[in-house]
Amino acid sequence: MHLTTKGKYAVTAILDLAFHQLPNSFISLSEIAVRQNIPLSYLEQIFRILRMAGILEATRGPNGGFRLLKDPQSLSVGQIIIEVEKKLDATSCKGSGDCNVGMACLTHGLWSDLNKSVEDFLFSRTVSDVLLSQHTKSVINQQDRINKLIAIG
Amino acid sequence: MHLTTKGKYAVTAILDLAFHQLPNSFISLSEIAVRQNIPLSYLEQIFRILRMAGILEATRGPNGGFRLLKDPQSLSVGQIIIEVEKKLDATSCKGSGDCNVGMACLTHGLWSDLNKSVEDFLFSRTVSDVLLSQHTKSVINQQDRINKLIAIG
DNA sequence: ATAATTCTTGATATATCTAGTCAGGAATAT
DNA sequence: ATATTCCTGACTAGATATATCAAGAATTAT
Repeated sequence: MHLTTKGKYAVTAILDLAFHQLPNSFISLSEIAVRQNIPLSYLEQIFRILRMAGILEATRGPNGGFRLLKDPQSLSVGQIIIEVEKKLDATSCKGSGDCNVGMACLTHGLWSDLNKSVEDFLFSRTVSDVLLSQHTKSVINQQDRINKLIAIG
Repeated sequence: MHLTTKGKYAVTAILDLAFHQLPNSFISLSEIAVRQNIPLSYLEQIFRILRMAGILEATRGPNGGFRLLKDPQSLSVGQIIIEVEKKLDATSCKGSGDCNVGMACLTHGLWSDLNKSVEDFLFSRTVSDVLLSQHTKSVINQQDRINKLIAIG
């Protein structure tokens, strides 16, 4: 199993994009990077991968940026993570089952089941699920309150 | 999330110990290391941790070795892994919840739920569960057949 | 046209961690 | 005594994560 900062950045940035994007508009990476406190250059690497995976599209120049190609209601967290993390597989034989004979790979079935459990989890949660979750709402509201206070001055 | 070779070695070695140990006997590390193809020195490090965690006890000298202190039916895979892997936690704030305000930690609830899901999985499976699983049985039988063939010559 | 903006690409750098090694010491049984 | 086995701490090579940097290409606003 492998779930690193890269995958978390990817999910966080996509959530940000889904939350802030308007129809026919693009959000610039620097905007997301500042808001989410993610290094810009690193985020460029990540979004490049997601663009090539067909999850995003981009346009260059002023008012350029990124836009989701997938519907937040059908895009799962798992789809995002699987693109940026090479291996989401806990088995040492990469799921092929050709482990050593003996007890060394008695655990194969165990890791295999664990993988399935994690994947079921991640693929069952869509971007809009996460955005609409109770915890998320409260954080957004909190942020909104802060923004309003700043706006009021 | 972090599940590495170290944790897999630990589980594999404990399974081996549980399978081979007899009442009032000790199994030497070198025996396990050879059987499971795990570097001996590395396994020493791992078993030291598990001994200090109260999962194992050891005696030195000839016929020395290790013995389980916990009942295989009550010792879960999760208990083993949590001892040898530092962090089994997918949240960046270590579960304390003091992440950045904003969407940066909107994913907190997500990783937190994922952790719970993985832990539920690992803590619900005991050493004897794994040993008695159908897949496990078939592998042991396969090994037994090979051993018999070798014995016959 | 020109300049500013934004993505694109490839190379490089740094820090951390994994996975393992090594050398020597301490306890125990024969 | 000697062989066996665990015990301990230090160390290391390689991989991986996490960026950073520099130069370029496309687009828009002026």
